[in-house]
Parts: sequence; structure tokens; C-alpha cells
Amino acid sequence: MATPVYSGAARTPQRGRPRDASRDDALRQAALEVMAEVGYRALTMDAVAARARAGKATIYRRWESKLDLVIDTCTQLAQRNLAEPDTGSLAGDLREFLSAFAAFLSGPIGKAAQALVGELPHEPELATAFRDTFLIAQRDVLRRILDRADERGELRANAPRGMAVEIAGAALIYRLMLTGDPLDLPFVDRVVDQVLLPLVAEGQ
Amino acid sequence: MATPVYSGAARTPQRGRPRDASRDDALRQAALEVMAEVGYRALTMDAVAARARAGKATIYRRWESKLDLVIDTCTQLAQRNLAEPDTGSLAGDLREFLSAFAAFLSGPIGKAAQALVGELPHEPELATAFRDTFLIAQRDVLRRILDRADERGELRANAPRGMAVEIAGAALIYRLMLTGDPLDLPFVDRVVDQVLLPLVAEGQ
Amino acid sequence: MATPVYSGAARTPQRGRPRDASRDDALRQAALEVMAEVGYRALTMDAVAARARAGKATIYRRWESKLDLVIDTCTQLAQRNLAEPDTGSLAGDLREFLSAFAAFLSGPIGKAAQALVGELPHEPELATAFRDTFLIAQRDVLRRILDRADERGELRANAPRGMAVEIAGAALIYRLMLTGDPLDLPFVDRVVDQVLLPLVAEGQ
Amino acid sequence: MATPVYSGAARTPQRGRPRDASRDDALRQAALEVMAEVGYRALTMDAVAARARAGKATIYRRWESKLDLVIDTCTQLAQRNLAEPDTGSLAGDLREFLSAFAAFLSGPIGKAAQALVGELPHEPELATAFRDTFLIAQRDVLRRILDRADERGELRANAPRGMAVEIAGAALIYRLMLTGDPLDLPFVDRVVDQVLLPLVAEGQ
DNA sequence: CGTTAAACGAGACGGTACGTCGAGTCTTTCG
DNA sequence: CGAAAGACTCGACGTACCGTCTCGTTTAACG
Repeated sequence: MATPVYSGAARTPQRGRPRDASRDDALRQAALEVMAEVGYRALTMDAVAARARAGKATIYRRWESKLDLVIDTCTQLAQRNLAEPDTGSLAGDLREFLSAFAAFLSGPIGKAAQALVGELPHEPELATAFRDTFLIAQRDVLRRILDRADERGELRANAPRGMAVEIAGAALIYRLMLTGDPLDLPFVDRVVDQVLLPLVAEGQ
Repeated sequence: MATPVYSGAARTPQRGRPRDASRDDALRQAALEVMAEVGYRALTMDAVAARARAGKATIYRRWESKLDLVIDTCTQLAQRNLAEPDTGSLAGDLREFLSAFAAFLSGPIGKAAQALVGELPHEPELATAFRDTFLIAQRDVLRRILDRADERGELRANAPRGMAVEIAGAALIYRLMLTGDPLDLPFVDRVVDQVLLPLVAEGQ
Repeated sequence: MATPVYSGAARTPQRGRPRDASRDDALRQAALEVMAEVGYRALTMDAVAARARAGKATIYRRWESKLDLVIDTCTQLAQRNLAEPDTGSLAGDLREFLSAFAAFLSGPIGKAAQALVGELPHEPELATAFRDTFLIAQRDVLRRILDRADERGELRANAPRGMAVEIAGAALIYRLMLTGDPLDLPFVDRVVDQVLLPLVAEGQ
Repeated sequence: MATPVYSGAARTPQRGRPRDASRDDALRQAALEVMAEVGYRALTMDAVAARARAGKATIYRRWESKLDLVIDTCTQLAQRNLAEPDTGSLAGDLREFLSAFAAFLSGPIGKAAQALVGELPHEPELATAFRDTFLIAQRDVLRRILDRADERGELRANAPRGMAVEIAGAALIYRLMLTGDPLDLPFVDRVVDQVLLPLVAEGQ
């Protein structure tokens, strides 16, 4: 799940015609376009296949379901868009990362991600995959930002890093998915200044 | 939307057989049971009708769609489960309200709510309805808790109440819907002690 | 099979919306048109449904399969086109009936019937249905023609009526389905004069 | 069509690996087995290829279609099973040939042949091929039987030989394909004695 | 004897139709 | 008239074959 299933990891000689790897991208691209146009719910496999000029079997050969296709398409994009900042200060790093993340979530991927979240309770495998890619990647960046701040002596002793990481993600996701309020720079600044820095930084 | 549509506000003398109001609850109950068993996605109108021994038309006469039925079922329950605490202290009120809210979300309603969240980006009316009931109700309670604390002199001057309300909800929802970590008492305590009280309470 | 399956013979009071009988004919008509245009093999249920502006489920509710639909359509027509002649003489009756039957088979129904014949070996139920309607109807007419001739004293004693009936049908079907030679009047005359009358008529 | 298409009659020098002629028989054998098991309709090229452990391309290199493969398989068998009798008498020759033909048709080839007949109306090329092999071969044998009887003076003057040939084939095929009654010896005897001999033999 | 071109098994590819299922609507009968 | 039952249209589902197209490998005949 979550990535195209190639038929067996270490296939001995490779029998038959090999999968055309360029179809993977064409199909992901088609999925992204359709999803941007009509949303996750109204996305149909027929539409994706038609847009990519592919047969439906070609999709089902690589992904088990619509969900599997969509989450793979999203995580693929997420990994390319979560650059790790290094401005030299905790406040700078947080601001830069969170605003980049907010911008990323405000685009079409944000809507797709939200749709996926709706499926998590009924699809444990999807939930695992989602957490192992989408969430972990973002949390690890935050964790490393805090580690570097600690090395520079910017953190309080016993600063609750886990809580800081959690609150940072929660604040953004909550706005995105629940309240619908804008994920803009002023909001990011307020989260950093009012909540995160007081929580972990020395001398606040 | 969101509540049963009774056929015209000021129906003149009221001709024919009146709607059987007890069917509303029977249908909501059936919807809840089916959703608890198979989840939102796999819930079908036929299944709900069959379980309530009702015709599908009877459902559509009251709710416009599957989503409408589900959100009404959920908000109905939410309103009955969000009691407003008054322990006499800010910490006590927060702890009590958030732990009650966490317990509520940990049940079947939590899963249903999460499913609804997945639909919000593509259904503006649903989003409005969801925010006007689910969210507002919960935020208003928090806001009043803060107001009472202020009257007792427990709040700092210029305490960022809006941010506190937002972070409180975000922390719970994020765990529930994204990370899947447990919404237990220790977590609630940590949110209150490490994040909320430092954010707004006097003398921290 | 072979006729629209109405849901249970002696249904107690008849609950729910009844089948719309006019859809039967609309669907049969659509099937006939499509079959005339593209043949049996290329006839698809989608095409029939689209032409009748019906859902596929509506077809499958009445007939179990494409074959079932087609044979019902054909036998329906067969029963309306096998008029029984009564000219007063054996030769006249035979000539009239066989030429009418030949004309009937030369039309689109002939091709459809031939397609059905190809399915008989693998579908025992279909074979039974086909024989009980298509064949029996035609053979009964021939048998009655011979009976009336016997009453008029036109038949030889011990005339092999069964063989006569069989040869009459065989001669036409063989031309239609195997050789493809025309089923015209001269051929019918030769079958009657050279084969059938010598076989059964007195004084030949 | 109808026989394996070897790639061009006068191929200049013959380059590359030559066709493996043993695959022809293996594929025909596989086709026959599959057809015997599931019938013509349900026979798929994939199944034939799998049973013969061949690639589909190997089949399509030799036959243009499923139909082409099947008709070739059948005519191949037909040509080996239509021995020409010479008993010295018309009645004997007819009896021997028709009973051999009946036995042949009663086996699995009979079912396959019937399936092919169902395709004739929509496939003119197939019809031509079928008639030029299956039909002509059988009719020629009958014609030669009548010729030899004529040379022996057994035939009436002006005996309708064409009609006799047609009726002989028709009687058998009609039973086989339409009525499903058994093609046994008594039936053959009755056809010969009651219909064919009276039609053409001297002094009946 | 090495080159080379076609045949071979395998299986992916774009298509088309399948038969089923769910949605939302419509049409009966019964109370 | 309301409500239960269930037929209706529509459209997507995931599967199965079709006939074609690569692949990597094998096998003769040519040079």
C-alpha cells in the first residue's frame, strides 16, 4: 500500500513485459488534476484512467484502491515540499518551517490530505501509512529544529519538546481542517511567539 | 440542512396524516448504529432504512442526503454531551471540560466526526453547519470558562484567549484524528498544565 | 428463464411499487433493434439499456442474461407470426405455411434464432425453452395440417407423419443456417412436391 | 483463415527462427480440450494459451481470431473422419456414410460445430470457410455415392439428386442442433428407407 | 562459428463490457 | 396524506478478455 506495488521485491530474472514506470507518474499526475478539479469524493477511477489515457487495470495493478492511489500521490508531493530550514535561531527556524508547511497545506494537497484524514478511522493500514509518512516527516523536522536550538543553548532545561512538536502541528491542522480560518503568516507568528517559544525557550 | 426539514414552516391547517416525530429518533438511532458498525463510508441509506424498518422516502423527506442525516445525528448527540462545568477554578474547569470532551470524542461519535471532516473541503454548506454546531458549541463553553476565570481575577491582563481556545481544541482533535494517540487524562493534564495555564493564567 | 421473471407466482397482497410492464416491451423492442443493427454477438446490455433509456438493473431484474432476453424477444415474435393456414388441401396448407415460415426466418429473427442455436449445447435450460416454444409451435401447426388432411382422406395409410414434420422443418432450417441458400418460393414448392407429398399423400 | 497462416507463400530466403510446427497441434489440442470443458462461448484465448503453455502472440501469429482457431481445429478433425464408403449398393452406401457422420457429429465436434453455426450470420468469411470445408466435403461424398448408384442403374431418371443430398444433411443436422433427439442407427435407417430411397431410387 | 532475425513464454498495455451496488426519485398499496 | 415497499435512472465499481505491444530468451539458417 501507499506506494506502487511492484510484483515482488527481488524478482529473479524478470519475466514478461516490465511495468512501464512512466505510467506511475502519468497516473499520479492525472489523479492530482482530477482531485484538484472535483475533490476527493467525486474522484473516480474511470476519470483518472481516462485522463491518463490508461486502462483501469493499469491503475489497479499498481494501487489497491482509490485511497491508496491518492495517499501515494500526496506523500510523494509532501516529501518534495518539506525542506528543512536552518536560520541559526529557534524562532527563525520555526517561523520558516511552519510558514512553508502552512503554504503547502493551503494548496490542493491540503484538501486531499483532509479527505484522507476522514478515512483513517476505518482503514488501519491507511492510517499507519499516513502517519509513517505525512506525520513523521513533519515531526522529525520539528524535532531536529529543537535539537539544534538545544545545542545552541536556546532551550530551557526540561523543555517539553514532544508537546511543542504536537502543538505546532495541531495548531496548523486544526485551522486547515476544522475552522477553515486562513493559515497565514500572522497566525504562524502568533503561534510561535505566544505558544511555542514560551513553552520551550530559555528566559521567557 | 442539518436538522429535519419539516414541510413548510407555517403549514396552513395541516392536512392528512401528520409526520410521525418518533421516526426521527428511530432513524437517527439506526444511523448511529450502522455507522458504529461499518463506518461512515460504508453506511448506506438502504441499511439505515432497513434497520429502522422505514422506507427510504421517509428518510429523504426529513434529510436531504446521507451527509445531512449523519451530521444531524452527530450534532444532536454533541449538544447533549457538552455539559458546562463550574468547579470554581480555571484549572478545574479546563480539566473537567476537556476530559469530558475527550471521552466524548473517543467514542463512536469521534469516528463519525472525523469522517465528516473529510467531507468539509468539498461541501461548503456542510462545513458551515459543522462549524456552527460542533465547533461553536465547544468554543463557547471554553470562552465562558475563561470569562469566569477573568471575573475571579485568575487571568493575566491581555491573555490571548482566542489562541487558548484554539489550542485547546486543536490539541485534542489532532490526537484524535491525526496521530491516533490516546486522549486520556494524563494528556489532558499536560495540555492544561504545560500549555493552557501558562498561556493565560496570572503568575505563571 | 425465457419470459420475464415476475417475483414469485402467488405473491400475497403485492407490496411495493409494481414492475412497470411497459418497460418489458420497451426493452424487447430495444433488444430487437440493436440486434438487427449489430447482430447477436455484438449486442451489449449497455446498448440495450441506453436505447430503452433504462438502467441495466431493470434488465437484469427481468431477464437473467443477454441470451434470456434475446430468446424471449424472439419467441414473443414467433408466436405472433406463425398463423395456421386452412386452404382445404394438404398441398395448399403446406405451401402456405412453409412459405410464411420461410419468410419469417429470412428476416432479422432468423439471424437471432441462429445465434441462439449456437448456444444450445452449453445451456440446457435455454435448449429446453427454445424447443418448447420455437420448435413445438411450428411442429404442432404442421401436425394439425396433416391431421386435417387425414380427415379429408388425403393421407396414405401408415404415412410417417413424424418424419414428414421433421423433414419439413429440417429442410428450411438447414438452408437458413447452414448452406445460406435462399428460402424462396421455388424451393418451398420443390420440398412440398418432391419430398413431402410423396412421403405422406395418397396415390403418389 | 481457417488454416494456420504461414507467413507468406514464397518467402524469399527464410530468415530468423522458423515456426515450430509442433505448436500448431499443441494449440489445436488445447483448444479442443478447453472447448470440450467449457464450450465455445466461454473459451478464452488466455485459457488456450495457458493450457498449451504458450504465449497469446503465438496463437495470433497462426490464427486471426478465436473463431479462426476453432474452425480450423474442427475442420482438421472433420477431414480425418469422413471416410467414403463403397458397399456396392446405394442403400448400403447411404446407411454407412450417414451413420458414420452421425457418430462423428454426436461427439464433442458436434457441439463445437453447432457453436460455429451460431456465428455464421455475422461473419461472412467464416461462413464461406465453413461451407467450403465442412459442408462441401460431406456433400461431395453423398454426390459421389449417388453417381456410383447411377452408374449401376439404381437411380430413377431425373432423380432430384441435389434435393436428396440436401435432405440427407438437413435431417441429421436438424436433429443434432435443433431437436436434440438422438442421431442413432434406427433414425438413419428411417431417413434412408422412408425418404432418400423413395426420392431417388428406381422402382420405389 | 559467430551473427542475426524471427519465434517463443510471459505479462503489461489501452479498451470495452460485464454484472452489482448505491444514490436519490417515483409509484404503488395500505392505514 | 403518510409511510413501507420496492421499481426506477443513473453512474461508478472492480474484474475479465480482447488483441497488441514489449521484454528477455531460444533457435535455426546465413554468412
